[in-house]
Amino acid sequence: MKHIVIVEDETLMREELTDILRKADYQVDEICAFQDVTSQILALSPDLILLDLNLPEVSGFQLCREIKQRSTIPVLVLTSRDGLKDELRALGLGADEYLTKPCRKERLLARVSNVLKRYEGRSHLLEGAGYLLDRLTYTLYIHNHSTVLPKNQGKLLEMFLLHKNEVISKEELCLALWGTTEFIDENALQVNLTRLKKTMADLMMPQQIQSVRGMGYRLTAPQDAQ
Amino acid sequence: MKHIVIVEDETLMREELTDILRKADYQVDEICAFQDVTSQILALSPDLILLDLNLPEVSGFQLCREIKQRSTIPVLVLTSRDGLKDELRALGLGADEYLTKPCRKERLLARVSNVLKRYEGRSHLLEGAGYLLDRLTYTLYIHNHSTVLPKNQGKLLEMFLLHKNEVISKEELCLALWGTTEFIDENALQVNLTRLKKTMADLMMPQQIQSVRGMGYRLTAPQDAQ
DNA sequence: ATGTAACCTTTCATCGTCTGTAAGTGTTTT
DNA sequence: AAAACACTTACAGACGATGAAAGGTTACAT
Repeated sequence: MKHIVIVEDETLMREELTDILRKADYQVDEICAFQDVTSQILALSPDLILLDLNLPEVSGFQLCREIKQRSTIPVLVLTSRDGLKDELRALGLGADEYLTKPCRKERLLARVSNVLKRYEGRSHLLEGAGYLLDRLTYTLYIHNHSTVLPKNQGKLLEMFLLHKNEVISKEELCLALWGTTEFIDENALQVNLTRLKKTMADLMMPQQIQSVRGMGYRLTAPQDAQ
Repeated sequence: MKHIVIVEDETLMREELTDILRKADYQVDEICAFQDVTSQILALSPDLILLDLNLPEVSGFQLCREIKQRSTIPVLVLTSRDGLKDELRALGLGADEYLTKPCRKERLLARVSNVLKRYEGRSHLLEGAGYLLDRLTYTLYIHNHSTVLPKNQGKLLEMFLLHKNEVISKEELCLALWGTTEFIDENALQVNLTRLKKTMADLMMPQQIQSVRGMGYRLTAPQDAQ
């Protein structure tokens, strides 16, 4: 059963949407507190987000951008603003669909299921700066190309993408690679890191893995334009 | 430069669309003869298809279904029919986007680039019955899972997907596997076919590879519902 | 400047997976 | 029943990924 989160401040509208979607057999959660919405959403990790643009406290556009930067969850923007400018802006920020209220039930459901179908099978994809990583096979998609990373390099990159901008200790990385904290082989880790860096350089990916002396390693995400 | 094919019978409208898209730096081709449109399109293998629903001789819906069955090229339906029913039907048939005429230039361009972005990096994907195959890495996507096929099994499945429902001779398969017609090793081919079948069975893919005695092999595509 | 600890790189042997060979078993057709 | 074709399984060689080892480089304190 697919899981949808609704971000909408008008209670009436929100309840109607929830009702429609529940009847269509979706699991629905509502966001009612509008601080730190993105974190709330990520914690729920739904299959789709229904986003209103007119929110108190936060800009819907800003929210859309944040969500897209921190996840690959599809966003369907549903708003009463029917200006072309808003539509273009939302799409430019990475929104997957733009519908104007009022909106027929059938159209909404069709678009929702359309967006969900698009993302089918992409749930194992992690997003990096201009590339995607399949967590199951460690297939890396970049530009118009794809390669399969060796298991260890894949696991390392996976760890980095799951903790963008955080420092990850060697212990954690070893745990991810070999499933144990005992007998940690710092050298083997080092070799695998070197290999990952070389692979990324060969693929012309922006070199982003930094060592933080005495602490561990960090993947720094460059702010993308747009 | 992205390549777009326009399927539209009204000359004036067609030329206007072509003009808009060319100015936006797309390579554009027009379909003017409405027999065997799908084959014409496949021969051009564009990055996107702009499809009008009101065509002489052929039903736009039928066309949309055909294209989607025989390729993974995205389809943007652009039509003067503004009924909800048509929209739902088109989306149900796999259309990626539905816009009604008249349509502002900016909206059209935004949606076109939106659809193209969605498909970015998917150009190497071949579609099978309920699964996708990445031609570069031989990563197989099925249900909510993915695996990397060994090279030979990947090449074989690739050949079958490129020639659905056709009988492929052993010579052709050997050529695809080893790049030569000399010293054809029918046994090695046989072993690799067995392995592919076993892999597909393990993944619960519908078993579809049939041998045609004395001729070769064939992948039979089951008609999907919908 | 110098020493030390932390970090990085390269080379090489080992291991596991993919592959073709070979031998043997089924199945269809005449 | 025999021949031709199709399929399966076991095994050994080849190849790529991995970790051990040794040596080089960088950062920091004194």
